[in-house]
Amino acid sequence: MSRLADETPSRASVPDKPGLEGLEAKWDAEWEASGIYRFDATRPRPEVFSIDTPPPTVSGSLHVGHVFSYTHTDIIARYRRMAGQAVFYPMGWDDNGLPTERRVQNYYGVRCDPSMPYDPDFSAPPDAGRPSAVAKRSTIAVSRPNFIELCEELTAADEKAFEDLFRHIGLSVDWTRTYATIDAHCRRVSQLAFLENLERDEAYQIEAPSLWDVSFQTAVAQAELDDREVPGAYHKLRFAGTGGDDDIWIDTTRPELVPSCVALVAHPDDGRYRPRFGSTVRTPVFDVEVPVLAHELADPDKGTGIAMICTFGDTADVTWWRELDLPVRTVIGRDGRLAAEPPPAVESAAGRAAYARLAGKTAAQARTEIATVFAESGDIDGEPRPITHPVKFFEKGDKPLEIVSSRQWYIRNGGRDDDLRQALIDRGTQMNWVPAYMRARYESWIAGLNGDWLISRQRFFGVPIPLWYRLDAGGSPVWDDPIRPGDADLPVDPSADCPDGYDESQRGAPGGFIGDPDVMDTWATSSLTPQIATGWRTDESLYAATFPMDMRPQAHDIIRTWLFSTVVRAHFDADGVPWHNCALSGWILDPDRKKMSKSRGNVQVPTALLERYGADAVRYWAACGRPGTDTAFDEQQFRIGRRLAVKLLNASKFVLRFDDPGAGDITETLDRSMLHRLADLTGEATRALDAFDYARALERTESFFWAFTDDHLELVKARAYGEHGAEASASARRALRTALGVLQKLLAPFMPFVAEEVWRWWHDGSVHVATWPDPERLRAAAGDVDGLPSAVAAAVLGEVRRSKSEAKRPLRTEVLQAAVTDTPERIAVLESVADDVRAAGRITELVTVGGDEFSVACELASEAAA
RNA sequence: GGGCGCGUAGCUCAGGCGGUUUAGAGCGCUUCCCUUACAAGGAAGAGGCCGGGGGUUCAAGUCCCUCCGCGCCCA
Repeated sequence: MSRLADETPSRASVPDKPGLEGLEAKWDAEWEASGIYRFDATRPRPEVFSIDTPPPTVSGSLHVGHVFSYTHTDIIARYRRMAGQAVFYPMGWDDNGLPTERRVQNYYGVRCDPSMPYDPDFSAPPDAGRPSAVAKRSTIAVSRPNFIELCEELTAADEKAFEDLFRHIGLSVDWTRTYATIDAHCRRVSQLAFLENLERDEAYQIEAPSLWDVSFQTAVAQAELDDREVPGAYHKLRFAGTGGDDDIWIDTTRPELVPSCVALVAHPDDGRYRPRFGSTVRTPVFDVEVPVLAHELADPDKGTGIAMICTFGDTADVTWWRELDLPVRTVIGRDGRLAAEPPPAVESAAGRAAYARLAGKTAAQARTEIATVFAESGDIDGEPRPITHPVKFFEKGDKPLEIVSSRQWYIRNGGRDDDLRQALIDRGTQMNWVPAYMRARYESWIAGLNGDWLISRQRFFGVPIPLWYRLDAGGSPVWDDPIRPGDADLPVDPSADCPDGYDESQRGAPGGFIGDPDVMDTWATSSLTPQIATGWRTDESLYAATFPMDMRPQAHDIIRTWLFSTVVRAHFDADGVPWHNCALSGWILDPDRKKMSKSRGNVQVPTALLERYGADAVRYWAACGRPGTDTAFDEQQFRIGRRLAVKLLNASKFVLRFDDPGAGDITETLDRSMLHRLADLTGEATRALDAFDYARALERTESFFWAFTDDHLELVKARAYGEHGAEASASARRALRTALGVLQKLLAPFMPFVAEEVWRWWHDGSVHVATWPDPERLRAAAGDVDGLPSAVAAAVLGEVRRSKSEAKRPLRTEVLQAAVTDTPERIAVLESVADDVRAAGRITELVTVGGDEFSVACELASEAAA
């Protein structure tokens, strides 16, 4: 397996009937045994190429989308390895967070009750995994630690399935370096990084309005928002003028929030309302006096041009509330229902009576009820007018988000600090983006941020916030002086572990402590994949050798989440970028150009495709998808890939069946010309791969390879068999072996299994650690011959074939005379390869005519003679 | 509404710093061929006002403007 082994072929043992079947299992086992993909940690930083592999969500199902983007990365990894770098290519599993929680709840029929103590004797229910049985009984409440054990049990099985798939498609991952985002190492890194953010004041806790999903009962971040068009209705409501002023009518889609109204707002330039700024009105029915204010965010074209500000109906309310310094009058609770009591500002008996009709109802129920209330009081003008409008949802949720005030943890991300915002935008310019235009998405996301990154989640299966709070004598938490664990104690679970100096009996007791009940957002851990993978704070030499990482491959839809949040963490921790290159991949679309996803029911399962076409063919299809470009699923491409793999088997068999002529000169013009063109190809493929443009490298290599087999092999076949003497034959065979070796290497990153198979017919070591071909060496072998002779010979041969094809005669038909018309320069070139052209075309007499336009006139032997 | 990307052969896409004559490839289609690597193959052919319009230029698929259509991201 020495790096020079590939230069000295030791044998050529070619099977009679080469095939693709079984290559995946055979070579995967061999690669595993020989360890060729293990990272060599002794190599210095400049010789290392480190990859921040996306940890797939293992609770999702496998589909071809996984094969697609991971293949792109593997092609780059294999190229870099052959180019001499030590490739650091770990794999991670993202098993942390909501998707796993939901899967575990359904699979085992359990629910997490964080107030329960850990039960060391707990074991999984016997009916786990049988949905019909689980559905018949009630769910079993389990403690958070027990729940997490179930999560780990189930994800271990899921991870096995993913590893099997990734091995099957030949990812050259170093499987000894695998992590899972919920494992102890990741929890430790995640908690340590958070504590360091806290020490540097990059993380903070505050009671503030935050986006809240009422189904999942958790806060969510701006990056997890989806706007959806949903039906609603404008209710035109009367706000009574005070001091003799006219009434003001407003349009609102959320009349149930009138009890939480704190002001009306119109655009400062709006002449209709300018005279009213500074005055007050009284809310309908609830009869609370609120000011009329001006703010530029108010849209004069929406409804009546003046809006009510409630605490809180949407994010605009939050902005107005903050910037106009307004009070809070909360009515919607964390369960999405209206609170039992109205806000204190609602004082009148009529107002309180009306509120009682809403208390405890969901927002939607209250909306219907209050329309009745206002109709009875005469404060609504006509019927509600149906509209459709964009409403914010949690991307995984199915009920509109509410905004509730709660105590949450945030990490600064520039959302409220222009210097930090600019610094993070600048980080984007310090990285190479593939394709380049993707950086615009990064920049526009940062530019549009309107708050810091909310990282606390009121969920269970996640990395806990590693803090405790003292309880004062009255049993109230002291929020602003949390107790943090020592670094050596990490990871901790504050719901189960005790802070230093306390014992478990003091949990929840006055003068004692409580653990922070929250976990961190999944992204708060996955934003640290570079640190997790490279040994940050655990293996400083590995960290020095691999960070900043060379490449972050990921899909373009998570630039705002994964990519951005990773930049934020590296900016704070390392004062730099996390990687040098961001390679964005597209999506898989179904044949109707819809995104492939489980919910659409249009996913293609990769196992059947791998079975039918083989891993190399599936990789071929993936490699045809250009960086950043969505690619339609096209089964036809698999067939083409398979055909290419078969062709490589057959061409290799053909070339290697000739005796090895041994070292020596390549003397014939056609051979040298072919090598010159091969040198050009190698240079172009190398440049493309250096620029992460695997698709171009494949396209050019594939195109050359087909021309090589269709034209060059035909042109030199007779000579290689010895029809023109021993020396000419040796030249042909040497050039063929040289070219074959180069082509096998160039195809190896794309089709690792078949390339390895054909390489091993004549080499001891693996093609995947062979030296990437050098264009200059090929050019040197070509000497002073350029690509023209090869091109001219192929062109004449093509014309001869056309003559036979148009005459509907077999290609083996003799050509009595072929008369080639061409420019004198090309005629001279043709003379230098005339023997090969005559042999390949079965031309008895080749005559040449000087002229301007290239043409070939063929006189075929009569049919009787054939 | 703003930003980004994309409209080239029936289909999937190259070409995109202006100048290879007549715009490419693969698939599909048609015709032919079992040729001592390959019939899981090979050879050839037909098929395009390069989304519409305007402009810059000696020259535009390529640059500029505009409109139309599609997709994504963000409001």
